[in-house]
Amino acid sequence: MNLRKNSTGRLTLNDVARAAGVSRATVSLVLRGSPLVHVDTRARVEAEMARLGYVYNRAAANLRRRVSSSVALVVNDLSNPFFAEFAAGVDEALAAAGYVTLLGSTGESPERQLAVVGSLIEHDPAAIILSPAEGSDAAALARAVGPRTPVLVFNRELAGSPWDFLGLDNRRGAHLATEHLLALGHRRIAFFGGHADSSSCRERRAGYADALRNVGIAVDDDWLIESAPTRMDAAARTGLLFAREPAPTAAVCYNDAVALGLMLGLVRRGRHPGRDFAVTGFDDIPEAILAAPPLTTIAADPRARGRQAAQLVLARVEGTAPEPQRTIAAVELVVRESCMPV
Amino acid sequence: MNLRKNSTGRLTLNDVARAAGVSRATVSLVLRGSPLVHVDTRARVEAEMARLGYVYNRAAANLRRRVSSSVALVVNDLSNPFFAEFAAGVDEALAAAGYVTLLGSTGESPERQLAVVGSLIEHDPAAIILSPAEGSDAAALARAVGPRTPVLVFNRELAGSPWDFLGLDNRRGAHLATEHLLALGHRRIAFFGGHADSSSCRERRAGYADALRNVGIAVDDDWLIESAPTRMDAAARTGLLFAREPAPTAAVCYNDAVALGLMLGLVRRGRHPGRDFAVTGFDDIPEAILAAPPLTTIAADPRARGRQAAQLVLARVEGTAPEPQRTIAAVELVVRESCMPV
DNA sequence: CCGGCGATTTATAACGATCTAAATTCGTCG
DNA sequence: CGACGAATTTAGATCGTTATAAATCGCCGG
Repeated sequence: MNLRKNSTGRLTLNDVARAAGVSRATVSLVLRGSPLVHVDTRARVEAEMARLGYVYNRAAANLRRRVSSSVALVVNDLSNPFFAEFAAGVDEALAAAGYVTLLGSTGESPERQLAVVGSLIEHDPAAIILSPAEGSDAAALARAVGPRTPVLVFNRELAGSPWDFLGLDNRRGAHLATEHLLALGHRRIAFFGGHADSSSCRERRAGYADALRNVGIAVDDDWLIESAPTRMDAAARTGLLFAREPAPTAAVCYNDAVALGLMLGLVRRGRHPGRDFAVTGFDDIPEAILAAPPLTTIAADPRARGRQAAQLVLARVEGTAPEPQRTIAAVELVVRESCMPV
Repeated sequence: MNLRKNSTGRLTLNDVARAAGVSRATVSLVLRGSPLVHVDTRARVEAEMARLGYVYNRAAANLRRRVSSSVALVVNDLSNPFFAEFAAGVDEALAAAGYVTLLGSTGESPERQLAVVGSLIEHDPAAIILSPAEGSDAAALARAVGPRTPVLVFNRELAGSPWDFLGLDNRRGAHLATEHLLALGHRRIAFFGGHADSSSCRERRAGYADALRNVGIAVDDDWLIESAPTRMDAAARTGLLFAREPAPTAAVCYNDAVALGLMLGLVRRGRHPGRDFAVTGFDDIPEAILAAPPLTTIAADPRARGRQAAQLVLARVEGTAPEPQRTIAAVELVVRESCMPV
């Protein structure tokens, strides 16, 4: 047995073994609660660990056992409360399952995203939960990830990726919002915000169009207005809604950020959201309830989505489902005060 | 040389070495860009790596080199935008320095916090950035962390801990807010919200008291009102401000969440924040600008604080400053529309 | 043609854990 | 009292990488 004193101060199995007068192997068995070790030995070893303040080195153990106890979470923007909540949910569920979360944020930059994934993958996560940046290159990502690490894509479809997907029922959500406005008597309803080339925007627009078609209203292309999915840009583009007479009386917004921006833009133009123009959002971020007036929106419960993502990815890690899975989470309409009847 | 085929599919240095017809050691040198290897050899090895899709196993390397390339971030509540921004800043700076972020969230529970720290520490982070849960037990934490991992405590003082600290200038912030109200002519000013036993609340109250004392106003204990630092609880306690005549005309709030809750509570009582009652916040969360009216508050720039925390902790990891450092970040008043003159 | 000296390359022992197979120890029974 | 099977313990190889020290190569001068 090698008894060389560990040169740095780091305590290892060896140190505990020596202190307790047993072999490394025995200490290892104690650590993992094996029934093989004699109860007295166990007690002695455990006492020694406590006395010395030993801490387990999971990296070394994982290396030997060829397993991983971490999952990487790559998120585009933590300062968006929707994703912050999602991240909290992911971490909560991973921690409960004994995994640790490796965090990476990309700031919506596909290049940074590639770098982040490349760095995280070197830490050998059991899986990756990826909420892709806009304009991600699926092939480049697949190359960076390699074939051995399962990935769950969240929220934005990644065209042509071989991975599991968890998304919201965007189509149905927008459908619900549009129906709500129709039921209030609105007939001139715009779809406001988002980038038309993102999958979630396309799906939401489709739900909106469905609902209109169901009641025999044609979609007016002038009322399909794009914007960056941010408050600022949405506020700036408010004017586009009123470029032509007759203007719409309501807008289904791409998401809450856009809706709040639109409300700001309306106020600046002297209009009163919820009184002379109806607005709906999507996501139900915490600000939605605080807005003036409180925003009617589509709730997606991002924290629950986070837990769900963690569960899906762990199922994939442990079991071996053969096919990539698509999971679509239900959403619901929460009515507040931003839509008046017409 | 051991040529046993790797049983799992995982590619290792060995596989690359074999494919390129060189030794493991050479491949390792190539990986680290050593000038020792011949340029032709390097090219051949690199080609082989690309062809096979080799990915570096940093855990194994770290084990051998006895270094760590991760930093743990333990945060009480990611769904609080202040901490979400902070986390984003931490991750941004750590990533730039080549470290990966291990995330742990505690949901404000000291027990979960202990468990989370215990789990993270097993992954051998180079350091821990800890935003402690309320009611943390410093001694228990110190035991869980052990003596070898540097810790930076953020935001809440941890009594009797031997660790570095990064905090906001709470005292000065509250002082600024109070002075602002005084300058607007207010004389009956309350301090609203927060738990009096938290260090940040005590400091903010002290700044508030200083400012009042400076103009010869005594602090009225009836106007020191506690609440949980949440919107809900703040809204519920609004009535306490008006228990006695004459009531205050303004309140310095513990933080933005409390201020927003208070504004909600005021509206419910038929008052108009910013018109017949002045309110200030603390933190400048994104909602602050959206509130009705937009909230005058103290900006702490949490993302910059996150970057700063990362930098401090890395400095500690790399250099060896002997003394624990206390760093207090400046804050500034941002005036919006929630305070009318009296 | 040998010795020597850079320039390259490599064998081998670590890092801190686990696993396998083999070696001990122990109680009991013939 | 020695044998035998069960209960415990352990030596040694191994995970994928790095560090050290030694080996090899090519080329030059003598």
